Amino acid sequence: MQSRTRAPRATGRPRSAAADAAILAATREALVELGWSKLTLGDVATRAGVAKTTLYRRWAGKNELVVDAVAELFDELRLPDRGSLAADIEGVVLQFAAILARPEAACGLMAVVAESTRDDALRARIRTSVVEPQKRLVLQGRERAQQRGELPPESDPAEAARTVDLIFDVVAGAVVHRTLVSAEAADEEWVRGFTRILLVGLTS
Amino acid sequence: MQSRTRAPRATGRPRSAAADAAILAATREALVELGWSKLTLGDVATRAGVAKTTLYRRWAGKNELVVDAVAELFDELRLPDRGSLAADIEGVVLQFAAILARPEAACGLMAVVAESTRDDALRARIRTSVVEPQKRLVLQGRERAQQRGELPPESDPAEAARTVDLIFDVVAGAVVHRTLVSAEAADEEWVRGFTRILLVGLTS
Amino acid sequence: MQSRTRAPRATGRPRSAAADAAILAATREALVELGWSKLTLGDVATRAGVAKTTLYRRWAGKNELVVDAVAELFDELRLPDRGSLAADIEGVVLQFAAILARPEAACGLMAVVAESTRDDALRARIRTSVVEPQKRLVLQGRERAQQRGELPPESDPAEAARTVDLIFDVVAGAVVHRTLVSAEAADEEWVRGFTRILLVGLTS
Amino acid sequence: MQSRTRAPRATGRPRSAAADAAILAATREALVELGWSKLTLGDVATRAGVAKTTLYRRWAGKNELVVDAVAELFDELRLPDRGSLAADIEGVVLQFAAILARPEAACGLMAVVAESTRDDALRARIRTSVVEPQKRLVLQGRERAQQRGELPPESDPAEAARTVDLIFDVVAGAVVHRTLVSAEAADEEWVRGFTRILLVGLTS
DNA sequence: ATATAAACGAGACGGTACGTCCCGTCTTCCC
DNA sequence: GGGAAGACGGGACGTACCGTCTCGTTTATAT
Repeated sequence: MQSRTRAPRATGRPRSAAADAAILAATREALVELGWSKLTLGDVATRAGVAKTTLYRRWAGKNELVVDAVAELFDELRLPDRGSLAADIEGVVLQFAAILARPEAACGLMAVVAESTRDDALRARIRTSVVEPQKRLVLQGRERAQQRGELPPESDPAEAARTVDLIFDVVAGAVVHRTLVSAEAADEEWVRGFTRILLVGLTS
Repeated sequence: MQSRTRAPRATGRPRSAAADAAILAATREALVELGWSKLTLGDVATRAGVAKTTLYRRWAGKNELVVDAVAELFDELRLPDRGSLAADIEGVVLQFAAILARPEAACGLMAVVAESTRDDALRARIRTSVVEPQKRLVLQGRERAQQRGELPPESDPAEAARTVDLIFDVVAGAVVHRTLVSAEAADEEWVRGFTRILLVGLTS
Repeated sequence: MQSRTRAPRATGRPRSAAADAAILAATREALVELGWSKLTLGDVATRAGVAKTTLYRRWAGKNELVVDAVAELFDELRLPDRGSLAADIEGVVLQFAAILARPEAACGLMAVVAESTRDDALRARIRTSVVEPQKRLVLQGRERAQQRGELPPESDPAEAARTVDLIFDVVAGAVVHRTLVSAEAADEEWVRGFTRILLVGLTS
Repeated sequence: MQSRTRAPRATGRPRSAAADAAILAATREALVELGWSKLTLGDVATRAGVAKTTLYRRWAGKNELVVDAVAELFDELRLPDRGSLAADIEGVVLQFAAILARPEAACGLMAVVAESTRDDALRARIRTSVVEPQKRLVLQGRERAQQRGELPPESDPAEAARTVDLIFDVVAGAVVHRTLVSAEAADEEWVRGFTRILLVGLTS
């Protein structure tokens, strides 16, 4: 999740592993209490029981830190096996909605996406750390549906990849918009309606 | 678009109408050049040739100012009459994508949405100023499709309203996600694929 | 004493005159309590009941601030009329020693002199604000002694100027060294001995 | 010069003697280039090719380090034998002025003196390491003048000691003030004038 | 020769102050 | 009374060093 790969240095005091975890946890805590714009790195450092310099030694700024803090939240997504493609989709969409209902996820994610409109490196980091890893869910779902015979095996791999991306944009986009812009809960009823449209569109 | 209602005062120098326009234009210009996080109200005031006090007299802060500045961008959306529901949808989605491709729209909109996750008044303002007015497009599209006989007249008004909201979330969400998160253009090909799924799902 | 001359601006809020005085007083207070090296501008600002920015708007840094704060201390030096040149000198030297015995004068003055060894602009500022104004004491003393007939009128003006500088260096240097390096009080006895040597050397 | 006394340990790696010299030399080099206030111990350690911990193991801080670094500079002072007391004094004063003209001596010495106004231990260290050892010059000079018959043998030892201190304060103070405050070279002409006054005062 | 123990380099650590930037408010003068 | 100008109190920024610490490594002596 954390893309900072550092060759383990041969010499000098090694970095505290505990500090990383404490900082990310403190970041999420601060996001909940203060939101993005009132979150300060000094405050995060204090909450984590860490010096500001330690924080800056590991993350370049607020954006990078929050990406990592938020990314961990989405790692808990799992594709449930509920017996049918529709039910599986509903299950994972509900999980996604549940995560987005958490304030640290919502405000952290939207803030870094907003920032990324002017920062290509940040956008790449978001995709690498947050978005791309979750496409596994779409792939798993399709595979399982194919095994069940609900979907035919794909014939054109390129077309299949495009479809994965399309589905992902539609699902993620719709849930985010419903939750954060329309400010209505993506509850079971809504998810059912949404899934029906999506699935009909895909299987016809 | 601007919710600041001020009773026309009987006495004293009236507020310059030109200043409002200059400030909003300067805000969009600054958004393009600097992005949300580096945009400062002092800079906007300078660009607009206006004192900082004048700006604060009219807007409560950065959020409100940017909402107003961005809202104007979406007012130019029009539902084209291209002969079929599918073509109409494609047309308006392409328009929407074109607006979102402008940096001031993308970064301004996402930033205020991000802020609104912690500020209900701001979210309400966004919905009132930016989102709700555009639902007219969905309504117009459905009406026109019904006149053409492409869609049946709705039987249940409540269900119909829910569908409008669902469509809006799916369309707006998918385009935003495609453009800003996946960072790929919502071009004609993509819009065609997206519209097909949406329409099949809706009409089946 | 304060060399910051600023053309009175036609527009905008004028600078607070009270702030200047409060800052200089706070600086002296902090010098007494903390000394030069532990004196921080943030702390001075707090003591003065002033924002750090206000302080930085008026002084470029710690050095300049302390020069101004210390300079005021030496303005209270007066040449007493005690009836003879020797007594006059003793009187003013004792006054000088008394000021140097104050910790804010000693540590502030020495610190800026130390800094000035690497900063010509600062040295010039010290001379203009602190040192040169006090040469008036030597001039007054000589004039008065000439009126009394204790000293002959000077024949060579250039030589006379050189002598003023020499006397100043000897007096100021000796008192400073006695007080701060040897760390012994420049008391009446010491001043008497010192004045005797100086005066014999000058009048012979 | 270095007051750090450490009991010779029976075992373990002994401290590098070369490191001490390298550190003091690096300190003087850094004083020349950066001056006191911008000199950092980390930088000195780097210049000396030594770890910061090694430096801290031997000196308590910047003050102590610079005292030792500067003290070495004044050890090279020698009382020349130029045939007369006046000439001897002129010679040694010129030497002293030459050392003070070196930036590392001037800025290092003044800085620690400034610090010592708030730190009695530091002042004691300065006197022990830098000042007192040089009083030998005054003693030697008097002794030699007495042998030449230029000065009478002292009658009152206490009075004689007081005179040594007075002379030392006057000489050191005047040269320092001339060089660092008045910022004029203590050249041969000035030294001649100064010595004349001093000597007349002393011998009359 | 080998174990012991201190010195060493490297660099991360908690911490403090820096000087800057911007905030949102205020005070002044001008129209 | 509106508006331009700009000073004000305040808060966070990201950086630079501080002096301490924790590593792994090196280097003398004591066994």
